[in-house]
Amino acid sequence: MGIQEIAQATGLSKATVSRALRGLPTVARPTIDQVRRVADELGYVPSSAAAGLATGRQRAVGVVVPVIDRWFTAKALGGVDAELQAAGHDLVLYNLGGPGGDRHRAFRRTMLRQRVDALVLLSLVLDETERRELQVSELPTVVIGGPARDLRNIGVDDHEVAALAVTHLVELGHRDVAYVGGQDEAGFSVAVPYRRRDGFTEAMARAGASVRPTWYADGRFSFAGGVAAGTALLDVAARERPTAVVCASDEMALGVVVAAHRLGLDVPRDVSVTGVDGHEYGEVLGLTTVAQDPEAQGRVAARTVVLEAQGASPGPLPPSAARLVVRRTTARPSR
Amino acid sequence: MGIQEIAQATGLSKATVSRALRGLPTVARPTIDQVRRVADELGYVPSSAAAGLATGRQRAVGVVVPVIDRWFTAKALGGVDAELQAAGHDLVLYNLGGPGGDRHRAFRRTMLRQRVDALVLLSLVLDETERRELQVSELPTVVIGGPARDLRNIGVDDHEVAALAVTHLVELGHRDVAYVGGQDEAGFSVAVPYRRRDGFTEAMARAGASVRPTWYADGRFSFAGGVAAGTALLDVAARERPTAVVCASDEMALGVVVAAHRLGLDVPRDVSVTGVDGHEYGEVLGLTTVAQDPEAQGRVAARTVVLEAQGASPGPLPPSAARLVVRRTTARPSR
DNA sequence: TTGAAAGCGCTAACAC
DNA sequence: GTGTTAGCGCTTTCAA
Repeated sequence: MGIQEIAQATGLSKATVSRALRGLPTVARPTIDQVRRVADELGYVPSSAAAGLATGRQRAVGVVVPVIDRWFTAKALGGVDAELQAAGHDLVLYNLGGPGGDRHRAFRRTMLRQRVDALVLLSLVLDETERRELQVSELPTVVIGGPARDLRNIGVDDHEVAALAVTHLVELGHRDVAYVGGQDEAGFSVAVPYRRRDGFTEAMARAGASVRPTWYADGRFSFAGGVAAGTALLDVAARERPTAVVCASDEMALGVVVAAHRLGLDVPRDVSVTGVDGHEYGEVLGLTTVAQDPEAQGRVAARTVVLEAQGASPGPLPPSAARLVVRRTTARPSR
Repeated sequence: MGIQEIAQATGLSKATVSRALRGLPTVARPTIDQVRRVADELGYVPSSAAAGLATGRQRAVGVVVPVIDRWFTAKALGGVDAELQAAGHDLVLYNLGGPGGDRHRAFRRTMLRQRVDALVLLSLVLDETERRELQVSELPTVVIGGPARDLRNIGVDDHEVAALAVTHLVELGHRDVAYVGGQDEAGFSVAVPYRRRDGFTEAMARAGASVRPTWYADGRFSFAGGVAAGTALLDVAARERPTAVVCASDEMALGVVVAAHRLGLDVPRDVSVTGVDGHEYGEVLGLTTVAQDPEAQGRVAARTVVLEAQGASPGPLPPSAARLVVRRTTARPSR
């Protein structure tokens, strides 16, 4: 059952068994082999609780997500998981969304119960209380996607992301460009949408093109929201219609494309559409987008916090790349 | 720092503090309040490792998923999480997919390290080794989606799911119906696709309609796969073309719809399409589908294993409902 | 290279 | 209602 039984079976001491199981170099090779064999025969299962109690390290990291069923969340989670697996750590998932959605609960220090050695936060916006709890916990923390004051952050440059799309469209000759962004209904960082919108506005200004106030639409970062926003933007007289729509996510962009089709408009002839992310659906449907790699971001975040939890102090995080992927939803404007 | 400090600060014993913190009824009300207040002031954080060691229960359940970025996975995970939150348990995520994807690793008893009190398995097919490890671990286990021998299972009746779609189409007058199913590339249960396909075949037979062997296509349970399968099925002379396509998932069905459009076919005039799931995209796009509720399945699974871990023996699991949702991708055949 | 012994922070009898 | 006393199963000095 425990290390004790193995000690008895082998005639060794608990201490040596413990060392052998962990493969410490101070143990004779044959001893290690013997211990491991016996452990296997006995069906030994180490107790993470006991090890955790003794060492103070749980070999687990917590991942806090605002919602679970979003493309970005799932991809980033995959990256974090891959890295944690490699490091031999477990992943404890804290989902703030969901019914009841008691956000604060997740951050109360009693909730963490010292179950994890570090934290990865997914594109969350933290309030004062949450920030304080994190501070107190003293857990190594990295935020993915969306800058958070006082916390290490990894993600694409959201200003640049929007600017890349605008530059592409302007080069094609577009001047009348609309924007679909908006707040995610469920707790995504406020920062991301705002920064992308600002990046859009500034890039447009740089190009000497003005944006009508009515050409900023709210797509709620969802497909359905994109359809609604697209319809609002495009269901107007041709001369009132933008020739291109920049969307802050692929899902919204796909919604805008659908809206265009429903209105009998051709994409990209009547209207160009761009997204952000690199969603698989967009690839199949030929959506021009500014692609990012949330999985890579997740991996970097996980690696960083694990190292930190082990006492290392990893240097500054590398910026995440975003690159324009031109496909079939953008073209020169027809007027 | 620990319970000890609180004991000192209050002049109580460790035992009483422990009881007060847990709100046991044997403690005087004022004592409870005092202890909690002091704990708060001291910034006390309970140690799950210590509690786990002492009680043998970790207040955590493991969720094993084959892949993380699938609609079903994310939804079910959300349901499991909601229930675990309510029960005050943590969720430890084990992802079998991902790079390296060392499936076995996840099941080796050493991996579980006694970190969880129970397991929820998401639509996995287990091999002999894995099954044995589970048996040995003696952890309460429930499998969601896809029957697994010797394990409690929750999910829709996959036979019925396909039959519902067929019945609907046959009632509309369809006789020439194709099927898009296939294996998920990444470890989904083999059982689900097979059972749905069999349900389809049997329902067709019951209706007195035969299915051409070439009308079974592999959509790999993905959107891109659906496009490919749809193209293969529909890019033929009109008389060789099925008048309807039953798909084993909404994502594949959406792919088939896209394929049809690309071939200049109108849905549902030229071809009817049905899916399975209840994906949000399908709702927006008017996809007729057999909807299921993975979130509810997740909740039931979580509740069941938690109860079992607490010593209760919950009765048999209620079957999960699947219901036909008729929208705009199905109609009478035009020939 | 191995052993003995002292905890890690909490819970659970068992007394009082 | 509260206190005392053993552990839970491991790791880690310190010796040998």
